[in-house]
Amino acid sequence: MRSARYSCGVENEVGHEIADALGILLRRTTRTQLHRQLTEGMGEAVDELTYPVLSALARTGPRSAADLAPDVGVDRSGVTRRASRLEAAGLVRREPDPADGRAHLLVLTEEGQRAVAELRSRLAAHIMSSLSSWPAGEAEAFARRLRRFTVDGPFG
Amino acid sequence: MRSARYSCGVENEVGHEIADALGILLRRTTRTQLHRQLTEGMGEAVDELTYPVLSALARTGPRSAADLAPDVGVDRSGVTRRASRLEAAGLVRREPDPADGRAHLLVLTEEGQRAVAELRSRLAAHIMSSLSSWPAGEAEAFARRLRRFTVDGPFG
DNA sequence: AGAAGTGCGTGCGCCACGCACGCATCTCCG
DNA sequence: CGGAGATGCGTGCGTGGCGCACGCACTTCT
Repeated sequence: MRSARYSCGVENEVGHEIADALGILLRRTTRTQLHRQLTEGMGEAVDELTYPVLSALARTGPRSAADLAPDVGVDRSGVTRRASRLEAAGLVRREPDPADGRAHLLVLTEEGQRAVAELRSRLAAHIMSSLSSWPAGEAEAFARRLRRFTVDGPFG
Repeated sequence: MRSARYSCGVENEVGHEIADALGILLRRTTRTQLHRQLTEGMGEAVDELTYPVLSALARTGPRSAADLAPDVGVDRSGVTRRASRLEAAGLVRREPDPADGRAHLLVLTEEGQRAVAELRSRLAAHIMSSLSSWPAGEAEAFARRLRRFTVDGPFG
């Protein structure tokens, strides 16, 4: 419309499209009240800040705070603080690392595992319900591509 | 066991996969230093906070701060402050709304348009280079699905 | 053993946020 | 036509999370 937005070849256009879509998704998901809606009745400790900690712990098993800091995307201190809130709520437990007396490992409690499983299910259901209009098999293909993108993509 | 619609089966697994992938992407993109790298030499005003304002303005044309606040994902005051930084840097200009004397419209300056175009190109190139190993046509298909997801998905 | 290195949690200053207020302007109705 | 309520904007204030850097505990190397 205004200028020739895609002045060069097709590859660049694809990149632009992906970049724009990611930008939109990031903005929509970061600050929306969807988090509040999905975490309804799961205790005050579970929110958009603490969930990445729970999720990473569930995915990779017990790890130290510093170890999963780059995964969560904040400083070690940030992980410590978030984990402290989760610990106070009984969702996470601190254990001394048997292999290294200095290290503390963060482990999900029984209740923490339940919480993250429940939240994942809610989110999955929410996503699938909004994709109900897609033809059969499209969602699977998209999921596969998306997961692949998290590995191959610019953020892997 | 819990609620209903996709209690088990393949659909739920797909939803989980999408949910996890989104979570990973969000975390990786929000706080990484990729932003710094991509905004190299574009002035201090362009960062991960102000870019959504620039991007939204480029997508939809001149709008008021309050109007694009939900799009950016923060309060009106937040948009005002971010826009002020961009205005001080000469990337955004405030114009009185001809239709409403109370309203001020945010418009991209010449330099602002250049900045957002440049940044989009850099990001697109970065994405495509990391996807160079994908078979031909896969990236296009993924881009189409992803864009569709921004509309149909749970955040549309 | 003593010294250096590593891992953790915490105090401090900073920055962005949301809320609420004040001012300017528009709109509606008497 | 004029005044009252509604609407839109920007800004001060309190809150909260963040990164940095420090101190302490423990390990490892010489």
